Amino acid sequence: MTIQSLPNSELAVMELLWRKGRLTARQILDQLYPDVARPQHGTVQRLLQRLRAKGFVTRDRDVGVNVFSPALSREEYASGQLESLANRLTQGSLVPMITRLVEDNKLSRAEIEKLRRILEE
Amino acid sequence: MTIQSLPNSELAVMELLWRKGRLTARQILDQLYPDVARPQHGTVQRLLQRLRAKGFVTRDRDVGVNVFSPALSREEYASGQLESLANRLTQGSLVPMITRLVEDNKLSRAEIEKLRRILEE
DNA sequence: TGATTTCTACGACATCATGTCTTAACATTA
DNA sequence: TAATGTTAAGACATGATGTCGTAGAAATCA
Repeated sequence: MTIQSLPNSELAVMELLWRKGRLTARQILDQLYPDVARPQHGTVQRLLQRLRAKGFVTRDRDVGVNVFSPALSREEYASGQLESLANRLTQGSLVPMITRLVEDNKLSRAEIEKLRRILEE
Repeated sequence: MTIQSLPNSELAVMELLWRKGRLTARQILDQLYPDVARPQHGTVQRLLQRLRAKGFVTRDRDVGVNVFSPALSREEYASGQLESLANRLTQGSLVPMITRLVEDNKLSRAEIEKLRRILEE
């Protein structure tokens, strides 16, 4: 059961929720379409509904208004995507991808340092 | 200019090309749909055409028959995907994703060893 | 060389995902 | 209760995906 990949519009909502933690549909609407003439509630509701159906978002009826929260963290999502990438392309291993990035100098010295420290344990 | 993401059917063709190096449309057809009653040349041709349009595949008219080769390696594609993942989700850094994988024990001891060696340089 | 098979290119189309809008039923507030 | 805000769900345009079918060119063979 791999974590499924989200389309851009839904990811944009998750992005907000990850940043703020808990938001109402209205708050999401305001941040997502700040300068749209006639903002469409429907769109945001739909996105939230789809995210809820996919299990990425939970809601509480705190004050009567729904408050939405992410059901998984950015790191969970991101690492899940990385896993699925590795499974699809390199037999589950990160080695070929990271090797390549290092060879191509795509990783900064600082980044390499941090990674090394993580792998020390 | 990030490397774009391929749909499954096209990735299946790349998979074959990565494994074998150079193949004719017929060879791809045979491997991709070995047990289909009426094999559809058209489908494979279409996939190859789309892959060529996207710059993932080149061809030579060696013997008169087209021979197709991957225009980038599996590692190039995979690491490109990893980069774009990091850019979309974690500000271009691998640290959050890898940290998470380590914390969740998703990486084997051997895998960690190899990664560490890569990062030594 | 004419017939037959294979290859190539591309049009067509069904299906599904995505992104958005609309409307209608509810709830809340003034 | 009128007015406003919220929720849910239907609808649909657009584009991506996966597959067929066909027509012409090229190669093979009889």
